[in-house]
Amino acid sequence: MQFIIDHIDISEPLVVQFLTDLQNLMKLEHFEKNQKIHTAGSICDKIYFPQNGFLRAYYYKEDKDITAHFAGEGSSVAAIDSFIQRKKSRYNIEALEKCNAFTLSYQDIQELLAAHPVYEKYIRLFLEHIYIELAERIEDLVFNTAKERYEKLILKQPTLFQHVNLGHIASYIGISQETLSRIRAQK
Amino acid sequence: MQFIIDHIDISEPLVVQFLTDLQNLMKLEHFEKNQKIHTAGSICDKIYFPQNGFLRAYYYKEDKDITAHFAGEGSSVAAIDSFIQRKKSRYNIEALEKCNAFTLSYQDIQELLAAHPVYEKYIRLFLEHIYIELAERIEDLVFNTAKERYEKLILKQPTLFQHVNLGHIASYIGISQETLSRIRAQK
DNA sequence: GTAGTTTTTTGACATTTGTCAAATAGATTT
DNA sequence: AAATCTATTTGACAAATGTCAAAAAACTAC
Repeated sequence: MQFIIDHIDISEPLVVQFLTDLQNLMKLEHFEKNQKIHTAGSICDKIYFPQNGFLRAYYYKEDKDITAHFAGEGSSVAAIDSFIQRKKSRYNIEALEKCNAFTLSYQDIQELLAAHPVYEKYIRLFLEHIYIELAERIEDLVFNTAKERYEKLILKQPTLFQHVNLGHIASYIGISQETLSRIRAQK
Repeated sequence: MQFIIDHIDISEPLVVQFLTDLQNLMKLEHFEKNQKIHTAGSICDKIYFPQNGFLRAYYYKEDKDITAHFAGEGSSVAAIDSFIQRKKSRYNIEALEKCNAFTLSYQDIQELLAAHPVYEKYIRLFLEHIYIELAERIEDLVFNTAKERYEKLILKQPTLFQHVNLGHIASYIGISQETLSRIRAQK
């Protein structure tokens, strides 16, 4: 839950209550390496918070597997557009390795918010947080060359490289695996 | 306010009240063509909702002017990361033509939320809405070729092309003006 | 430890896009 | 209408990236 706490003033007593309530709604699930957690075409009903290991959201573009998002400890993943809009998802989610993740269901969040509307604020703050992450991602894609994107990713998520194939990283930063390989060779 | 209403169930009486309160906080401002509305380096204190005409958010990358976002009627613009995080903005905002826009200040929104925490939900819904727009933008950038991005933009915002220079559109879809010109010539 | 599988790298070449400079077209001002 | 300014297009070439095929390296399972 670190990522939520990070952006909220935990001196508010209400926050403590909110976090406790959230914890109680979370279930710990176990996933095997390469296990599919969510499949494109269905509605995404859960957010996943990895406790260890990495999860990956991806989709297919003309048979090519493109990574949209990685989530390790302290981060989260869901087919968020599907989760929010309750419509079919284009994303798949899979475990990149044997791991555990806390899950939080759409239903449970809605009921919690309905029961405690004062918690809306924390969901808003969470959304603000992930919105800004996305905005940074766009800047990165528009602004930077492939090489710069690669170097920024190393700085920002160094642990990623011990867990994730280079092919997935390449598609995440929007280039082919071969190009990534050549960028790496340059150093 | 169309964009807010679109995504909220207006049968809730509370929503009507919320919208009324928002309206009352909004101020109508007038801008001249090419007028700078917000300057990089300062904190963005307002969201702008054009009534007519187009506004543009942009930044500089190595002296090149890059458009991050267009806003016409029914849409909105702000240096949203700055607005949310209260830190200096890298974005500039300008009017692309003589126009009027409603503005909503950070201060006023905060006070409204503090006075009526039940409204948090609507801000959350608004954030969900703009989050999804951003996610679509990323997919577009990663997924599609320059030509496809151009064609999608025509479909999605046809009016844009009557108001905006091709140079701005080119930087928005992440290509040079010359490349855009060649794409257009192909048809 | 060997065989088999997957991942990563490399080579050769094609394609896309960018850059710079100049030409053209379109607007605006006088 | 001419002069001026701005926006757009075009040409020539350079740079970046993609594609396909094959080799090399790393990892797995027996």
